[in-house]
Amino acid sequence: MAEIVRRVKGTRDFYPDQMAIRRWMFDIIRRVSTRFGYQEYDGPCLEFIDLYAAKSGEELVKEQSFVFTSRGGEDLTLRPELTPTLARMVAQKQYDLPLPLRWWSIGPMWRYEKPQRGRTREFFQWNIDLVGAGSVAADAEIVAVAATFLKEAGLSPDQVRIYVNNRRLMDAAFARLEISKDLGKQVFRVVDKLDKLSEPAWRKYALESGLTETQVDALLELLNDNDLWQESEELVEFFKLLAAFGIQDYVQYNPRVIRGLDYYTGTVFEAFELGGQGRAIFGGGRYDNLVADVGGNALSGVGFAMGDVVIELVLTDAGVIPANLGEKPQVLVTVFDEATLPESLKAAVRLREAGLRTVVYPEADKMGKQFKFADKLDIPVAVILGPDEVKAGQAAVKNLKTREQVVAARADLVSEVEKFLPSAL
RNA sequence: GUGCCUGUAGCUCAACGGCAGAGCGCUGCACUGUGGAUGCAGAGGUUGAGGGUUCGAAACCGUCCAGGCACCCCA
Repeated sequence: MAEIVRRVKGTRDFYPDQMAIRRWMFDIIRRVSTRFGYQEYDGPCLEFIDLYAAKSGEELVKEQSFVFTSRGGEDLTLRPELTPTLARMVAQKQYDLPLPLRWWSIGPMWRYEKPQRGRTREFFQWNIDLVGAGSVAADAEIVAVAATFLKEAGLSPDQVRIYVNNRRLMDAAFARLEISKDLGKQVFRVVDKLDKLSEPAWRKYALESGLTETQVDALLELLNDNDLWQESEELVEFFKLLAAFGIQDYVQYNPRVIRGLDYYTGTVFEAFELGGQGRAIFGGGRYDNLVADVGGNALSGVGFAMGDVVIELVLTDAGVIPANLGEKPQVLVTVFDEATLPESLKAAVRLREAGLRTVVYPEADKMGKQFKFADKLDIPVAVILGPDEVKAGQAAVKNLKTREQVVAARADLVSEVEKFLPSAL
């Protein structure tokens, strides 16, 4: 086996079992997105590096992107995120598109990181955005989409929670603590660290970041104030509207959620596992200058992105991924010998015309071997067409789970097979 | 990018510096019109790669590759 060329680091093979899980997750994403009236879009996987230079964090482009020079000498990158592509697509047709836009997408992204559990170099990301609507209702709708996804995937409010905060509220609160504007971004980082460090370590980090002792004390008090949202008209309105969507159990105010990215301007939110690893599942928020950054007019939007890797781990740990996913064959038509092969093929045609997923054993072989094959593929029903059945114009239908077997007239073949099929399939 | 841990059969793992093994899985037979059980037999390895130490290395040492964990950063 040593000579098999290995997989590229950080990429994944999707064998049928894994592919079935991916398909299942993507179907939920599609269902939820389209149910809220969002339309699917996509852009190229290859982009000029310049597209990201405008907006994405320095780190994302310089350290975490797959960059290369094309044969024509162009500096290209495999897209590390979709938002800049979205911004360009909107800017290009800004006056043709009926606002607000409700767009969603799922596709591969690449980041040159060190792979470990929950993090690969090639991953899929669900992006969903409401562009051109600046209202609190728009914020609530996007969060409702996110919560509906969690619900549809089978996760309960006991297992996951979407934490919401507001950048403007926090800016105002920081101003009251007389934290200078220059320190703004750094303070966001300090807040972000709170749950990741021990309190002494966090305090040390906060002081090193330029805060005074009294500011650190006040900040800590602020970040434990779960009623802070009541000072924000926007958040009060937000939670009022959210209740109308009927998913408010999934959503909670949390002053510690702030998001690392610079471009968020209002509502920010992030979903976490409550038990287990406490993993971050997705994050998003409102941005105001998205389209302007790539040369269009200012347009406000709200959206979020979710990677497929972590959510799959969360769903697996929660035990909510159904067994027997995937469209496995339902019927095996056995092949008795060369002479009866055409009859087996004809029977298969009838079964397929009835919409049944039908496999014909590829050659005449011992019945035992053919049943064994069906067993391994978890095919529930076998059809036998030996010389006796062919002569009588019949077919034997065997339930491989119960070993029950009936002889059916050829015209009744499909209905007899369907009787043995589990309704769930 | 940094630190730590781990790489042995398809899978999960054994083997004191001294003959590379087990379970599961796989193939065949018992079983020429009926499977999962059982029994018997068989195939399958350059011990991740290439060096070094040693009479002797899967084991010890350093290098590379790959995976895991923690940082970093984030999805």
